[in-house]
Amino acid sequence: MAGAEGSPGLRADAERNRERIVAAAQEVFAEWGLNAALEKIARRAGVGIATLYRRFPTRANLIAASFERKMADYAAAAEHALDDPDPWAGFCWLINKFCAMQAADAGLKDLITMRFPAPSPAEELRNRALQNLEQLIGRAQQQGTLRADFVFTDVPMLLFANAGVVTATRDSAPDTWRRFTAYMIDAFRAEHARLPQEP
Amino acid sequence: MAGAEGSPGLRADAERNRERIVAAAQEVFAEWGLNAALEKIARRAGVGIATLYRRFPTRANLIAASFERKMADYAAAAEHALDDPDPWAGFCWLINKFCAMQAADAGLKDLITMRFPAPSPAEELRNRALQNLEQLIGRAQQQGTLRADFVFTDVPMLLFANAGVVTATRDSAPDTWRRFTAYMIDAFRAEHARLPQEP
DNA sequence: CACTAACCGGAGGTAGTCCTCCATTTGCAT
DNA sequence: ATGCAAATGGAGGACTACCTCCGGTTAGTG
Repeated sequence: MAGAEGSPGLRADAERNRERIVAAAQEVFAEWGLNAALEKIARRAGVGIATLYRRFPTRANLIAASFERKMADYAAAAEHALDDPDPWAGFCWLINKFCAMQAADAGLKDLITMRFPAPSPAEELRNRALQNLEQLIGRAQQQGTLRADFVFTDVPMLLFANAGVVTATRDSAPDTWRRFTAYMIDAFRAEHARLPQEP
Repeated sequence: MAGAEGSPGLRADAERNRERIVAAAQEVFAEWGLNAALEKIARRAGVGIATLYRRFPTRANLIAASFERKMADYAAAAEHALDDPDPWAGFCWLINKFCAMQAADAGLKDLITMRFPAPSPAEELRNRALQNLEQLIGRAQQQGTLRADFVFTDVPMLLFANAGVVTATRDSAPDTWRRFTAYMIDAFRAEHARLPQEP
């Protein structure tokens, strides 16, 4: 695994600064969300704002670079869940894991709604995670524990919803997301399927 | 019902402008959310920005004034739900109604997270709606249809979540909130209670 | 050591928003 | 009709954030 190697052919000082920017971005995005001021990131990294812009011309570039690690965590979680011999248990664990990660990182919470303009390693990792998730869903449905009318896009839906809970309760009751995901998992059980709920 | 009478002792032109500001605010807040630029509202109302500030010194004042109507709708919905002879049916209807209102108005969606600094008619209406909701919950639980571990604060939690869904899907799939609320109602049925879901 | 291409950082222009000051206009009571 | 308190609106100061230009600095090679 040729891990983090930044960009090639960068001068030593440039490469050093690049890393400091990414590290600062991880912290700032986690605390303030993806709309954080870029100047704040530059300041925390101890570089000028121009340096940041030179290395990452757009905000999306910087986001993609600084969430590579977290995306890898996503992918790893999906793989781990797939390894569970009980698909339903794996599914529940994964849902919880995803929501927990969102709750812990304001940037990740925003990230779910984002489209990457250019292909990036982060993008690729996300797709891998999603493929594994899709498999897991299929297995759990075949097992008969996950309701048959559950569809893949219910997962982003859940994450959107969880992001709303996390944002709104962060200050007053930061554990609310746990109760919320428990409800959702209850709703996803096969025996409860009654979805067509038109009033 | 002495309906909308604005403020007392306002000169005729002032009262007219006040109404135009509130009308403009309703439109702009619904479209842009509660963080909309106040200058945009003043412009749409055809008044100077100073006029807006004189009448509504704080953003919250303006918000309270312009959502009075919508709050009344909230309260009316809660009363209507309470009239249903079947508490569970009333509960489901109300949940759906609340979420639908959120989906239709970006301002209302933000409003749920807000605290009013000063007592206002909007505040009073909200409290009335909440009291009715509380009664409804009690009845549905007594009936045995709403799970016993449902608590009052699950309603704001649901609304936070729904707000997240609405925000994220507004452009791509604006009906997603329907599917989401249907799931939540499934989760709220008494026979599904399994909440303690710690991993 | 010296030279150059790469790199740096901050000053500063643009833009959006908030909020206030004040010279001018207008409703309305007399 | 007239006078004045009430009301008006826009100019402008204070922020904040975005992004670029450019004079000065530094890494690394010969």
